[in-house]
Amino acid sequence: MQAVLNPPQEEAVEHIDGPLLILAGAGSGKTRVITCRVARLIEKGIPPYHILAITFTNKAAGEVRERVDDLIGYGSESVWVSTFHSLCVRILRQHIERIGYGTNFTIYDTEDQKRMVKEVIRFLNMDPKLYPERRLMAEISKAKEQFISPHEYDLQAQGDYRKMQTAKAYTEYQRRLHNNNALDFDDLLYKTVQLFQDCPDVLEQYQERFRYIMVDEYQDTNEIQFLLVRQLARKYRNLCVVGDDDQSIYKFRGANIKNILNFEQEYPEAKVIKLEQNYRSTGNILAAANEVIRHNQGRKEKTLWTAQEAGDLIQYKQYENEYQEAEQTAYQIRELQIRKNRNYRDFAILYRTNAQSRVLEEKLLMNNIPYKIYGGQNFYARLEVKDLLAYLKTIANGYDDVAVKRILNVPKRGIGATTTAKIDTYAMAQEISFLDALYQAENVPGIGKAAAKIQKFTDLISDLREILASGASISELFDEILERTGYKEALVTEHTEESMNRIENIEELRNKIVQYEEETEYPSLDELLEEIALIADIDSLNSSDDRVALMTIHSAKGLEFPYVFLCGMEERLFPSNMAICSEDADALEEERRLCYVGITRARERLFLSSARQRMMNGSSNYNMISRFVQEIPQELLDMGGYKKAVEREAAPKTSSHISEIFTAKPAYGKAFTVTRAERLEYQVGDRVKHMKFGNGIVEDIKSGGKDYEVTVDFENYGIKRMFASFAKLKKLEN
DNA sequence: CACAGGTCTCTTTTT
DNA sequence: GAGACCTGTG
Repeated sequence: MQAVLNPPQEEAVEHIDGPLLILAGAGSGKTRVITCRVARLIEKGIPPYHILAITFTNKAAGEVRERVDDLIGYGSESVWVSTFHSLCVRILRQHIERIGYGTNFTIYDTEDQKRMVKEVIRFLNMDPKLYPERRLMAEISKAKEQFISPHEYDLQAQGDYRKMQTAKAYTEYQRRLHNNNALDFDDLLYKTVQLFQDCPDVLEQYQERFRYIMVDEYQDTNEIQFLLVRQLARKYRNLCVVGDDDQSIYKFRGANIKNILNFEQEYPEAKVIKLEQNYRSTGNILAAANEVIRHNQGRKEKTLWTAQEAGDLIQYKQYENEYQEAEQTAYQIRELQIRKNRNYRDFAILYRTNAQSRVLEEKLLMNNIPYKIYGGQNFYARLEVKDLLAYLKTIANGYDDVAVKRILNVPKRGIGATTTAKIDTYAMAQEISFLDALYQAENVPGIGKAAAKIQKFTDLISDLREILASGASISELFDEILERTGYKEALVTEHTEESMNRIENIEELRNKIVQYEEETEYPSLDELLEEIALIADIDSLNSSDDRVALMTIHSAKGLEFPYVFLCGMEERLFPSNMAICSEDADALEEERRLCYVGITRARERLFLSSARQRMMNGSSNYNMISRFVQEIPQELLDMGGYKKAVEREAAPKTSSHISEIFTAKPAYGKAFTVTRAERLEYQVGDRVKHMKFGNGIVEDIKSGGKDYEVTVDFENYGIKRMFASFAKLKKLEN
């Protein structure tokens, strides 16, 4: 990390009034400039209260927050640092009544959204073959991103039958959200912009409050975010945006690269500053990144440079298949970790698609390398977690039909689809919520014996609400839910590997609730649910945890690691087949930008690899080496790879199980949560079971720092040393 | 009503 | 390879 600001950084920090565009290349000290600028503003006498910094992820917000606090100390807490989404939630909780919602609205995630869209399709008798929910969801989302209301959408759709149908679905979907007092992710932005448009007095209040606004990752803002920022900055025009057009990788999500490219048109008086000195990567890594991105048209001309030395060459290897790629990646990490005495957290394995993580995970697991997979299935999206959250949501907001329907028959209460449909019809006719209809079940025609079962459910909800109202904490309420529904007990009885995993997740959820209660002065169920709704997996990336990080390149944006492995450098995978086939030339350029982002995550060493043969969607593919590899000049690459890899494979002792590795069946597709073993359930001499290596006898247990190192003699694999927290050995009763 | 087993489709990235 | 959907059986 640099000691003093360089001249352009200094210039950016010094700029106080009026619009400012900072074009910050990868690793050019962007966060530093943002935080120093906040400090400078305050030094110049601007009250912290008037400063707003917007980021994309909670993680980035947390980082900025932390550094601002360090830099400023007293008063820093009134600087508002937040993501777009949480900023909007805070505003809406205050004022959403002005546009006809209740302030205790719930937030729907993608899955809730999907359930709702599905219902809409059925309700409107649309053909799900012609209108798959995925497409409808994408259409609706796209409309909202562009601030197009259902009505407007309908007007634009005239003459196009397809679009007219979509308009109907959009209208009905939005009507239902409103009835449920729920907002989806897109609504958070949409409704805020709408609020500001409809209520100029509210807007003015925030314009006065946020006189100095900064937006990070501006290249990834979409239309509605652009509109929101424009509204807020319109009065004082003290808007500072930071971004890098070369790192724009969210076009598929509506990001409009023009927001940054046309900033000077929107704000003609804007000052533009380029940060081109990279403080992160070695010369060779940076040279490779520059060469790759140079192949793109239509970018703002700039070239990153570094004062660092060239460093090692970039390694490129082609492997026979993805299993070998994964195995060798794991092997190299282990070697580097030992020989260079590095921590596991210094390594990241990045890939284009989440599907690639499974094989990598399997090989890391077999080599006893601790890892964590970020992204993919979010913790809060797991079935059991969502079920329990649905109970909490039902208790918090009885209008949330999606939550109520989710849990009505979970665990099984013998209430099936037929009964649900009858209740639904009744609710619709009476214009009441689904939960209220359940409370009136005896009035529902043809309900028969189901009425008694339903009453048991409504009694349960009433009881739980009572418990909360009488002053129980959220964690106490949570325990009551587990107890009274028998949810946990059912899993305990099931006693399969899967059910045990679910129990662990439930316990983790409980921990998060307790943690929330401990660190919040006035905990409330509404607030807890809101925080959870806005959490992304990547936010939990925690550098004190010594593990290799696995994630998509998208998730890695904004992060850096000493050692980076970019796997799957193959045509049709990266760049993706879709991008290659696309009519739109920019699709390929976006892939290239993504590659640029991937390369520039590396500080010291970069490893590229591809597989000759790879299973994709169930069938075998032979893909060519990615064009992005070819775009890196040969002199930057160390291609000696493949042969050496094979030689090394044979040499070390750890290779005893390599032949087994190639024939191993893929691991069951789920993320592993690794918890530190407090005390072990086994001791020396016990028979234990390992997920992969099967049965064995514990030879030795050593307490190494915060973990135990266990030596086990396996019946089929011989002696292995592993960390207890990771190996998850199960004691066997003989 | 619950569940098991079959067939079908569609494949990217996620705040 | 996974998820959605359908169908038949208990």
